[in-house]
Amino acid sequence: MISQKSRYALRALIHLARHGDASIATIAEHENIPRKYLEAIMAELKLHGFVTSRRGKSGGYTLARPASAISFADVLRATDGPLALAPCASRTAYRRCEDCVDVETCSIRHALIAARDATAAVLEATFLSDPEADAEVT
Amino acid sequence: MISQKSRYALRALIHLARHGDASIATIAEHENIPRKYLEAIMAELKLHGFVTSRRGKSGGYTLARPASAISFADVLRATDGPLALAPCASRTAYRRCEDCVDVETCSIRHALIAARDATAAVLEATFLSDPEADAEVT
DNA sequence: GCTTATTCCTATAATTCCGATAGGATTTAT
DNA sequence: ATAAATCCTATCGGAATTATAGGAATAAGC
Repeated sequence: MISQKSRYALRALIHLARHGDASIATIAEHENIPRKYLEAIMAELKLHGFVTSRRGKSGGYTLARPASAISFADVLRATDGPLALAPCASRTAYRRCEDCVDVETCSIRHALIAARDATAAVLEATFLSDPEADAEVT
Repeated sequence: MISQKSRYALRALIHLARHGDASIATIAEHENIPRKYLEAIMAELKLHGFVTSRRGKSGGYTLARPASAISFADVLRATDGPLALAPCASRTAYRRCEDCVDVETCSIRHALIAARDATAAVLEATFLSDPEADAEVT
């Protein structure tokens, strides 16, 4: 499962993709996200370079890149960490599992890597611009 | 990410698949799993019908079904819940997301379902008997 | 300039989950 | 009897998750 935060983040970004610039208050209301929590999430998304902001009256948030250039995988990695089911199955952020005796002979890693590749193929091919499209998995 | 518990569970079950009956102490030692924690995990696996146990001296655990009939998906669902990335993307345990306005028009559900199907295809085709094999995804 | 609407910053809090440990009761083979 | 194992109940620290509170800083419009 991804976190509530990740679901909020995706929905907020898609809102921006569909409606253009918007304030936190607007997004929070339309997407049914707690306003104060959304503030924290948008700050994080800004740090990761997904959005830019303008302060003051009539300020708000804007996508920093075209919606067609931001994938679900990008967002989920930023908000929830690796897509993989175990640290040792991540290709973008490999880490040894704490208790692992020997990575090479680990009995479960192979399958977890296959699962991560399958998920990544879908999520890397799904973009904010058209999240309902069937991902073209190649 | 799956939980530590799930990784322990998979490794413990694969140990049984490979070496036949074994006690908690034996599995814990060979698989580098905390003994007391493994006790709790095996109890849970028994409740779910993956293993049977014998008490007393020379007791221990046995797979309740052939290793080739227990998939990674079976085990992970028992120890970690649905494979899906969101409650509303699960096919085996669908739940509405708490904050969801309308399931039908949810902007992220489509992709999450596609991701869940991709993962499930792999994990349902990977078995304790041969976890290193490439899953035959059909 | 004042007001208002906004982002930004820091701090805190409640709850839950995770990973584990402790101690002993019960069962069974030898 | 003894030893080796599962079973049972209880507890626990720490981390993560999901927020909320309160106000400072900024900018637009009148």
